[in-house]
Amino acid sequence: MMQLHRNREGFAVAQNVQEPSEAVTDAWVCLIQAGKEVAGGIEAELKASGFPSLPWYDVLLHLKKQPDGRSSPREIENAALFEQYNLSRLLDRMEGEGLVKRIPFPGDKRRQLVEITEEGRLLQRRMWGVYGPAINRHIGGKLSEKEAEQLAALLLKLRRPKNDPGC
Amino acid sequence: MMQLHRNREGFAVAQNVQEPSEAVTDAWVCLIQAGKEVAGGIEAELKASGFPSLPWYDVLLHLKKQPDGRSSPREIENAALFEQYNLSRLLDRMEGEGLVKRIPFPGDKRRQLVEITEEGRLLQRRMWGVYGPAINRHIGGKLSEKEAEQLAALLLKLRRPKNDPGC
DNA sequence: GAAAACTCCATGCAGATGCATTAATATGAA
DNA sequence: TTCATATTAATGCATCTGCATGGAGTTTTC
Repeated sequence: MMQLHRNREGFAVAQNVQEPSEAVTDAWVCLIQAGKEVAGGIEAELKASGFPSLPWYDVLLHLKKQPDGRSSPREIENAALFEQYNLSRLLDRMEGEGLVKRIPFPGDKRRQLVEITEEGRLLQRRMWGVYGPAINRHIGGKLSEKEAEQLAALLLKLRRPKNDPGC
Repeated sequence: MMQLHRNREGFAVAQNVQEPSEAVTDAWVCLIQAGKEVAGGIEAELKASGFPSLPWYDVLLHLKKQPDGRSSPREIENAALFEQYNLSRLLDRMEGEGLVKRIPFPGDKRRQLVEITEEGRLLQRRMWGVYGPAINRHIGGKLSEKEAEQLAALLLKLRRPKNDPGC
């Protein structure tokens, strides 16, 4: 899938090897920096309220959204973009805090299921009380509704194609 | 700067405490996930080519852009959004590789200047040979020029107000 | 049905990060 | 001047991450 563009001199150039335009570079720099600033701000608010960090929330939310409150580690990795070894240890810590429980996977002893506990559900709700308003302040406060939609749509185009579409 | 919105029932609600709209939540989730995916992809290409990670490049580029190839640590922190202790140790490593040199700050023995070496300039150029095309592939290949501009403009609105404007 | 190949999860180790604190210097107030 | 305060950078320690590997279990192949 090699896209051809015309450079200033009008030569067709394989985009794979071409340097990025200024607009593309700006988009890249802003993507990274806006991400750092917004995420940093939101994480700081969570921490200031005594809550754990965003990855913990991501796991809790993913599990809570399952009808039975259960999910395989692999699903969580895909949903929240974790590395396998990273999630394994995160689940150790969360299990240690009583927020999730690892249970055997029926019919395959390699696999497992992760189940959210009542305590986990409670923490997710309490965190949302800080997290939701923080998101709103850091994004909703700076973009109109229409702009937020545009932004989400543009960012979606950047994302790796996946089996399960939707952000 | 507390913006008032009307919720479904029509009550005015302080946005600071209100939950985010779906568009805002989508923008937030996509911001984080697109950032992870794109940055992950680009970092992977750098690593596969045997180059150090992005923070190293950020330091080198910032220094290279200075007329004298020098900058104070504080300026680098602000430009690349590093934590102080983090940059301190990054500079240790980069100095150990001969890419930068710490030199005394004239007139203030607490401060210092960081200077890029010839080796550092060379590495920056070599990295750009991989980095530039990678950016182009991961962003330019997925957005039109106009979309890239829009995206950069929207992301800029999310950024923390700074003395020095511009991305 | 045995062996090879693969999948899933855990872990040892090195490297990086976050947090709190320290050391050194500079500035400002009494 | 002198002492309290502030600024700059470094560091000890705990935590977290990345990478490579390992062990248990499953599927495929012949």
